[in-house]
This record gives sequence, structure tokens and C-alpha cells, in this order.
Amino acid sequence: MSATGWADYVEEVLDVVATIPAGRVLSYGDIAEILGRGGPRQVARVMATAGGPVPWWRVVRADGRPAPCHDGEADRLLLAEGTPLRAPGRVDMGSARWRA
DNA sequence: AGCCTGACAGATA
DNA sequence: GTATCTGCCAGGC
Repeated sequence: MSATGWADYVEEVLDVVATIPAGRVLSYGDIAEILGRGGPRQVARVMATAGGPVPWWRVVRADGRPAPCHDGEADRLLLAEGTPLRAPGRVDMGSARWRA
């Protein structure tokens, strides 16, 4: 039952991203898993199309590397929020991974 | 209708 | 450690 349209999916994804506290991060696949539908590509698509009003920098790849867009900006923002970095420009998944 | 691209993920070399 | 391929799902041409 996927009576949910694209707009609803966008709202759910943005809602989850907006719920991520500062200093924590979630991977695209994690968000997809939390929602229970779609996939990492769909979450990424939402961020690319309507990820403006949300802290997109708190959404990183499974490797812990920030999204390829505004790379330097993501690093700066994550560092400013005190996100556990395993290396410069790389987030420590395992500590920074947020859980509801 | 088909083909290509992509803010991804996992495996392999 | 990085580079490359494939698989997945949806959108754009």
C-alpha cells in the first residue's frame, strides 16, 4: 500500500532530517529504513529536490563522508556542531549515528 | 515506448 | 587506502 505520493514522502523525509539533533548524523539508507519505504536513492532525491529547509549536512553517506554537494560547507558545519569526526571530512559512524 | 543520469550502497580489484 | 561495477528506484529527455 503505497498510497503515499511524492509530496508525502518528501514531508516524511524532511521531518526525519529535521529531527536529527546537532552533533548527530544519519545515512541515506538509515532514513529510508526509518521510513520503511523507498531507498537511499529516493532519500537522496528528496534532499536534492526539496532538501533546502533542513540540515542536509547532517545527512551523510554510509561511509561517513558528507554529500558531494558543498563538500567544504558540510565539513565546516559538522565540525561547528561538534559532530564526532573520525577524520577531517569524515564522520565517525557508530558514534555520530543518531537513533530515535 | 526506451535510454541516461543521479546529494546511494555494497562488493570486488 | 582509492577506483570501478553492479543493483536499486525514480525522474528527465
